[in-house]
This record gives sequence, structure tokens and C-alpha cells, in this order.
Amino acid sequence: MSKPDLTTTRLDDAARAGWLYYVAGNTQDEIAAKLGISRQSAQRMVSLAVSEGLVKVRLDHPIARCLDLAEQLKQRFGLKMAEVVPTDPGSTSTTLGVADAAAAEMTRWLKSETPIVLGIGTGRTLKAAIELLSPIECPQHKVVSLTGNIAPDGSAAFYNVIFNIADKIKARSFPMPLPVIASSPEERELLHSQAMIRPVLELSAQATVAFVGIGDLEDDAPLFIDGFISRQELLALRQAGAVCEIVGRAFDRNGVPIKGLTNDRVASAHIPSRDTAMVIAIAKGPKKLPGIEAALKGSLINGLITDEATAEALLAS
Amino acid sequence: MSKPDLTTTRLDDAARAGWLYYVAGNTQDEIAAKLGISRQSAQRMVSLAVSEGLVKVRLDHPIARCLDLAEQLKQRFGLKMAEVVPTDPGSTSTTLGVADAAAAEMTRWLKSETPIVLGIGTGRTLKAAIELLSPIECPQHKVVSLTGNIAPDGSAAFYNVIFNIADKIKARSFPMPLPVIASSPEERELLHSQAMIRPVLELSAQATVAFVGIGDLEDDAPLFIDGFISRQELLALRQAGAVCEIVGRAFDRNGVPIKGLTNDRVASAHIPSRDTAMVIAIAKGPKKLPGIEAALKGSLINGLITDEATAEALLAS
DNA sequence: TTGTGGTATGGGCAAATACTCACATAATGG
DNA sequence: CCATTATGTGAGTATTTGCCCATACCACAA
Repeated sequence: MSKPDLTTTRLDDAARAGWLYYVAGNTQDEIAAKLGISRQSAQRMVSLAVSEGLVKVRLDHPIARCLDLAEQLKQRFGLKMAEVVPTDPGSTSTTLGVADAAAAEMTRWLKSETPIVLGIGTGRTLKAAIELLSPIECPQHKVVSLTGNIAPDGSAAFYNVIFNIADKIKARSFPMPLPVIASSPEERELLHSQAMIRPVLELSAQATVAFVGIGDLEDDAPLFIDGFISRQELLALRQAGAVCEIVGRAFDRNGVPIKGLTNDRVASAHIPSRDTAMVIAIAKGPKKLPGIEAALKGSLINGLITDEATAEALLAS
Repeated sequence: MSKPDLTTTRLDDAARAGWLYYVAGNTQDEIAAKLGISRQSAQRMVSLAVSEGLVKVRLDHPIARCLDLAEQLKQRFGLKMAEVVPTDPGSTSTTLGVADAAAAEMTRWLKSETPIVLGIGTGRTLKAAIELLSPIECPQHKVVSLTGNIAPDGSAAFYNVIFNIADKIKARSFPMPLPVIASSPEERELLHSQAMIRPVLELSAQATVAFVGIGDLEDDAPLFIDGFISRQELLALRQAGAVCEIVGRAFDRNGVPIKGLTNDRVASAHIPSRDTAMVIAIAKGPKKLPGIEAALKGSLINGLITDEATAEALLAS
């Protein structure tokens, strides 16, 4: 050994220390003794091995992949929160897994001691999530609906879940006794100016956290199936470039609201500001993919709960 | 939601905790907060993930000294493959390190698209290696046992690992439903001529690669400890110059098979030909030194996975 | 209903580890 | 030659972790 390359030998020592630590399971004291250096130096060697990337940790479990994807989603789309659940390849359910995850996430928020305002959108996924929610007493919180709860035939909109959740969590609830889509822009203004409604709208704007679904606008769009819009209106929206709707409001592929059409009559509250609130979308599946992409592009949301396959598709594009 | 498999969800949680700890670099406190459990539980989850083998650490650094030794081993003994792992001076484990390396080497072979026949010997080291093997789907390969899997008392031989590995890699497995050592040469012939056994023996001769352990013949020889041979037989073998055994067959210090004695009754397949197969021995430690030397001298193997100290000793002689 | 055995939980504490700082030494540059 | 700066070292300290133990919990049997 004439002139040993210092970097090499240093890394060699680091690798050796790392090996003794991680593979052989020695403590740093033991390593220090074996290599004839001080414990502090041993510690430095080990942490050098880590910081130089010599030590690779891999988890042999499907969950690890989900967590990886969640991290990537957060990075890529600037989300504050992301959760990816495993995809069950055999299932076509649009709620399996994500509903549980959403319920868990809600519970985390609800456990807070300090009062929060919880905004709630609508949809099948959200309904499934609420059903999975464990009852929890939280009278300190308020839960406010972001959408009207009156179906076109005057009945209660089935997928409006404000009452279900309020019941489960024993919190004060603020429903919106409105149709989801008014018959005209003027009617919407009239309704919104009502004394009963205004405070609800104001409250919704102050939401701490909101959970929303993302609806597709294909031929069996929930908005159409549930009778809130006509086939003509659906087609018109698509014509105008709409790919999804959130709380009834339609957006194009860049997450920009469609101008005119039904959007002029949507009686829902606006999605709370992403600056002041966590807006968490719950959506998975190929059908919702364009919608999720739009929501991400337009920064309509800053949280997402989805599944593995969908996360992969989002990251692939 | 029927009744979810508890073990699965527990491992899921463990994997999640392990991921947060090792990949995301959270402290146990942070994990506890995120998962909504106590720190102690988080700690338990993490250590469960470790003990269940979910967490794999790999050191991505060729320690110069080990590489050097490996190269020398290859040169000196005409090996096609050699791997040297660092030695932990304080540890007496005979598997530490080499088992990891063996698992990695197996994985390299198993990743092959073209079907291979993988021969598997027996022993503690091999068992440890298989346990560290990450599950990998390779239905294209076949894995064949080189030794019988029936212990003298009729139970399954504990260190016969054919089932373990077949399970991990989802490949077709060919066990040998035989005692390791027959009661007489005649019985061996009889067994070997059975319709069930012959194809397995033939397959083992076609192995692409075989992993074998090397057993010493000291007073606590594995062959004796596990009850395959009596003390008298052990002593007789030593008397005849035997220094080691591979798949149950005893060899002298030059790697020449012992004539007669238990060797006449060993029901194992022969070690595959070094001309057509890679035969990789996994062995380290002073006790195995004469055995490894014998295997090298007799060209019984053309691959070796060992540790630094053993490699040095081999090269010193 | 009560008891009982096995299992999970959380508190507390000692050990192990990470971090900070002051200092020594060596290389660099004027 | 000295000053300056980078680099490594050891000591002290705060944080983190591993483990034991008492307790709570649960299922099941009497």
C-alpha cells in the first residue's frame, strides 16, 4: 500500500462500521472497540455510511410501496397530505380501502381538542367513508355541508352525508337546505342571500379541513345519475371541456372552473381556500383519473386519498 | 368487511412503522403520533418489522479488502465466483453476513428469465440464507434438493430447506423423500431406483447452480448432532481421514471422498458437476477451515461465499 | 356471573445514540 | 514563516431507544 486513497479508505471504514452496525448488530461502543477508535468516531463512521448512501434499507411488504407513492405524490403535486392504500386487483369498488383511509383521516382530525370546522362534500365515496367512521363524541367541532341537500324531486339528496356524520360524531351540523343546482343564476343568488343560508356559506369558507369527492362526467356521471343535471347539460359540460366536478362545480382538465352552463347555477359553497384549510379529496379508479389530475393541476386540493393503481397512473403522466 | 386477518393487518402496521422509521427517518415518537399509538407500541411495531424480516439492509460499498481477498481466492483456487464479507471479530455466529450474501447471490440467479435448476444442499448456514431471501415469484425455475429430507426418527430433517425456499420463490420443488443416510448400501440402491426418486436424482445432476454448506466433523459435527450418524461412525470417518462433509458425503483433506463407511450409504445426490454447474459453498469460521480447504483442493466447488478472516486463513496456507 | 390465562398497553428507566462545541492538527496560501 | 481554513477528535449533553413490569383487556370456561 503505497499511497492509499484517503476517500476510499474512509468510505471503506465507514462501510465496515456500517456493516458491523446494521448487519452484525453491534452497538457503536462495540464497533469502537473492535476498530480501535473512539465511540464518537464510530458514530461518525456509521452516520457517514448512512449519509453517503452506502446503507440501503428496503421493506419487503406491499405497504412500503404505498408509502413510497404517497411521498412521491406529495412531492410532485405539492400536497400537504397524501395517502395511498393498496389496490385490490380483483375489486372494482370505487370505495374499497379509500373509504377506510378517509374515515381514519377524519378521525385523526376529530380527535383534536381545539374546535375545528369540518367541511363535507358529497358522493358515494364520502358516504362510504362516513359509514365506516367510528362514533366519537366531539361536541367542540362544527361540521358544515358544502353542498345543498335537496334532490331535484324535493327529497333529501341521498349522497349528502351531513346528517350521517353529524349523528356519528355528535357535533353541531350545518346543512344547506338548498337544491344542489338552482334553476337559474338568479334563484341561486336569492337562495344564497337567505338568512338561513348565509351563515352556513360563511362557515364553510372558514373550514379547517374539508373532505370532498371527485365526480367524473362520463355517461354515468353521478351528477347525472342522481338527477341533478340533465343529459343535455352533461353533454354541454363535456363539450365545454369539463372533466370532473367537485361539490357540483365542473372543472376542465387544468382544474379551471367551466365558465357558464350549470356552473352558473351551482348552489354549493366554494371549495375552501387551500391557504387556510386542508382540502382532502378521496378518489380512486381509472374513471376518476382525469378528474384527480385536474384537481391537482388546478391546486383545488392539498390532500389526496387514493389507491396504488391510481397513484401510479398519476405519477406516470 | 368480514373478519380481517389479524396477522396481516398487524404486519401491515409493522411495515408502515418500519417504513416511517427506516425510510422516512421518523423517530418512534413521530411514528406514534402519526399512527395514533403510544411510543411503546410504535417501538414494538418497528421491532416486529425487523424481526419478521420485513426490513432488509444492504451495504452498497465494496470494501476494498474484501474485494481483494475475493479476487485472490478466485485466482488461487480457480474459482468462478467468490464473495468475501467483513468479519465481526466478536461474533461466533457461523452464518452472520455470509447468509445475507448467499441470499443476495441466490436472488441474482433467481432473477434470470431463462429457467434454471437450483440445487440446494442442507445445513444451518443455508437455512439462515433462505430465511433472509426476499420473496420473489419465479415459477420458471425448478429447485431440487440434493439431500434426503427424512431425519432418523422419521421426522422431516430440520435443516433441509427445500420447502422453505420453494415457498419463498414459488417455484416447482423437488424434494427427496429419503433418509439422509440409508441403513445399508443395498437400501440406498433400492431407494434410488424408486420411480419417485430417480427423476429427482437426474434433475439434480442437471442443476444450473447449487448452493451447499460444508459441515465439519469435529465432536459437534452437524451430521452427528442431528443424529444422522453415530459417534462411532463419526470417529471412524475421522480415523479414515475425513475432515468435512458436503450433502452428507465425507471427504478427506484433499477433497477426495472417503471410501466405505457411511459414504457407502449416503442417499444424497452427488454434487453437480463443476463443468456444467456453479457449485457455491457457503461457509466461514475456523471450524470449517479444513473443510473449505478440502473442497477447494478437491475442486468440489467453483464458488465460495465466506468471510474476511476465513479468506485470509485460506490464503495464508 | 366470575375466574383465568394469554395478550396488548403504557409508564418509567437505563442504555444507546445524535448533536453541539471547543480544541487540536494538518493542509493551504500568502 | 505565519495565518487561515478545513478536518477530525473527544467531552458533554439532549434525545431517542430498548426493555421490564404493572396493569388493562379480551376471550373463554366454569
